[in-house]
Amino acid sequence: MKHDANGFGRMTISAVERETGLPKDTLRVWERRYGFPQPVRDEAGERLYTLEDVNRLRLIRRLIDQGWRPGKLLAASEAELQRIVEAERGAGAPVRPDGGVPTDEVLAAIRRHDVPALRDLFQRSLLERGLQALVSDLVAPLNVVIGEAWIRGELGVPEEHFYTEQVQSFLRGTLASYTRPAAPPRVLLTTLPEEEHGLGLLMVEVMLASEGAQCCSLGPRMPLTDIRTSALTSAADIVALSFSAAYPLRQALAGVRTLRDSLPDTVDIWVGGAGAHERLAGIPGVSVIGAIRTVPDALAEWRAARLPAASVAALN
Amino acid sequence: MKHDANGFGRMTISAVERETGLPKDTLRVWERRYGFPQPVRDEAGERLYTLEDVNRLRLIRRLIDQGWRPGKLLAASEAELQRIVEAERGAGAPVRPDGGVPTDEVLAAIRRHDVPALRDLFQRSLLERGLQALVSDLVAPLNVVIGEAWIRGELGVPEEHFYTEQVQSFLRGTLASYTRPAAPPRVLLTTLPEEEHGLGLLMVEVMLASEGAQCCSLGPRMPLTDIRTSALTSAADIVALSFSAAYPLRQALAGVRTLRDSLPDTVDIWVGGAGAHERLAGIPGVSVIGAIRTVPDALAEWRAARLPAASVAALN
DNA sequence: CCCCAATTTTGTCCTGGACAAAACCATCTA
DNA sequence: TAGATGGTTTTGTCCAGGACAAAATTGGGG
Repeated sequence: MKHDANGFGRMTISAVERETGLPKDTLRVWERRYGFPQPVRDEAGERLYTLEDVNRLRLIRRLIDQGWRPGKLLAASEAELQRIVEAERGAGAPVRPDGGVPTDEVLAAIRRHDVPALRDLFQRSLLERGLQALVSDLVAPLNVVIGEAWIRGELGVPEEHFYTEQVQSFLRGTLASYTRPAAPPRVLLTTLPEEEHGLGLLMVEVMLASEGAQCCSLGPRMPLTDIRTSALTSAADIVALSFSAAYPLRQALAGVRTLRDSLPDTVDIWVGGAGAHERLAGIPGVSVIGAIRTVPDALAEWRAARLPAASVAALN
Repeated sequence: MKHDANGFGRMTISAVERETGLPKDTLRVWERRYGFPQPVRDEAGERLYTLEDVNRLRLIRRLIDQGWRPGKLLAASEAELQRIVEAERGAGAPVRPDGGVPTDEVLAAIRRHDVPALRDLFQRSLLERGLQALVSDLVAPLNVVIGEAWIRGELGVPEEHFYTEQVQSFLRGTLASYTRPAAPPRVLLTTLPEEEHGLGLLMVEVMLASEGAQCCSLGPRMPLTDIRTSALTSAADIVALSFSAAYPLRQALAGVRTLRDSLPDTVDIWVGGAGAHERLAGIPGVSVIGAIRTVPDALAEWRAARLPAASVAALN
C-alpha cells in the first residue's frame, strides 16, 4: 500500500509499469542485466524513475514491438538509439495514405487537438469515397503513419489517444446511422485478453456492417471461455479476432487453436490485424484476413459457400 | 518467457492477474496469509489456478470495491460468501431505472446478446424523453442494476462487456449526428491512469455536447503530465475527470491536487462518477458533479459566471 | 536453400522478509 | 451527539537474487 507518486517528478515502479506497459519484473531484470534504467532510491530503498527514463522505455518498447532485440536497445547509447529510430523511419511499410490526404496537415490537426478539422477530413472522405474506402484507404494508412510519427517523437501519448478517440467516434456514429436490414452471417467480434486495441475491431465491424452482416462486438480483452459461451449463446456463424503487431505469435497460435477446438465446426474463425500471421491460416477452420480491404471479399466467399444461391443473389 | 496457459483448464498467475485485475504480488500474499486461493503447482513449481478460483476471486474483488474488508472475504467459506452477497443485494443503492423500464427484460436481452432489442430500447427512450434523460434516467440506473446483477452471479463478464459496448455505440452514434454550433466552454475529458472505465466519460460528454459545449475526449488512462499539456494546447476551459467507485479516494485527492497545481486558475476542474468523493470539492478550483443529471446546471452556472450576459442569453 | 539441433537471449516465476499507507477502533473533547 | 485524535491492525506493494522455460538466433548438414 505504498504511495504511488501520481505526481510529476519521480515515479514508482508501479507507475512506470502503468505508463509503459512493461511488467515490474522485466524492469527489475533489465536493470540487473543491462544497467538501464537505473533509478535512484527513496529512503525506503524503493526505485524512483525519472520522466526521461519513462520516455526512453516507451520508445524501447515500441522498437521491440517492431522486431528489434531488447539487448541491443537497452545497451544502446542515446545516439545509437536515435540512429535506430532513423533506420526505422526508412524501413516503414511502403503503404501510405492514398492520393489527396495531406499527411502533414492531419498530423498538425492532431497535434493541436482540432476536433472539427478531423471530423471534416473523415466526413469529406466518407462523401467522396464511401464508408469502406474511408476505413481501408484513409484510416488504415493513417494508423501506420501515426505509429511512425510516434516513434520519431513527433506525437505523444495524448495525441495518439485523441486520434483514436476521434476515429472511433466517427466510425461508430456513421455505423449507427447506417442500418441495413440484417442478413447472415452473424459475426461475434472481440480480442483475446492480452490484446487491448479495439480500433481494428471497429474497423472490421464497419466493413462487415456495410455489407449487411449482423455484428455483435464484445470489445477487447475477452477471456477464451467467455468467447466460447458468447459465440454459442448468440448463435454466431463467425468469430472475428483482431491482433496488433505486438501480439506474440506463439500466444496467438495457442489461443486460436484452443478456441478452435472448443467451437463447433459450423462456426468459422477469422483473424486479422498486423499481428495475424500467415501461420494462423494453417489451423483448419481459421481464415486470415490479410488486409482490411479484403473483408468484403471474405464475406462474399462465406455467403457463397454457406447460403443457398437464391438468398445470396437477393443480397445484391 | 513462460507458457501462458491460454487454455481452459488451469491458469498461470499472469492469466489470473489479467482476468481478475489482482496483481501477482497480492495473489501470492493472500495465499500466504489466508490460504486462499490455494493453486496446485506444475512440474516447475509454478502456480496453476482453477476456473473456480478465478470466479471466486472476481467476486471477492467486486465486494472489496463495494467496501468489504479483504480479510473477511478471504477467510469466508463458500456459504458465508453467499450470505454476504445476499446482504449486498438488499443494501444496494435505492436508485432504480425509472418507470417504464422493465429491468428484467433488459437483463434478458443482454443475456442473449440481443443487439436489436437493446438498440430499440435506447431508441425509444431517446424519442420519448430526449438524449439527456436517456443518459441520466436510463443508462445511469441501468449501470447500477447491471453491477448488482453481476455480483449476484446473474451476469458474466462478456454480458457486461456487451452491454457497455452497445451503450457506447449508441451514445457515440447519437452524438455524431447531433452537432450544434459549438459554444464555450471547451471541455477536455479523460480519466487518471489507473481508471480505465470510459463509459462515464462518454455520458458526461453527451450531457455537455447536448448543451453545445465543445468537448474533446482523450479516452481513459491519461498520465497527469499529458493531461496538463493537452489542456494547455487545446486551450480548455474545463478539465473533466471521471472516477469509478473502486478508485481509492486518497489517490484521487493526490492526483487532482497535483493537476490543480499545474494548471492555471482560469481552467476549472470537474470531477464526477461514483468515486468522486465530496472531499474533492475541498480543493479550490475543483467542482464535484454529484449526479450526472446535474451536469447541465453546472454548465449553466459556469457560463453565467464566465461569459458576458449577452452571449449567455444567445445560447438559449 | 531449407530444415533441424545447439546456443544465447529474454521474460516470468519463485520465496520470504520488510514496511508504509489505509482502515479501523477506542478515547477524548466541544 | 458529533467530530477530532491517536494507537493498532490490516493490507498491498516492494525488494533481492536465483531459477528456468520459451523464443530467437546461429551453425551446421541434407
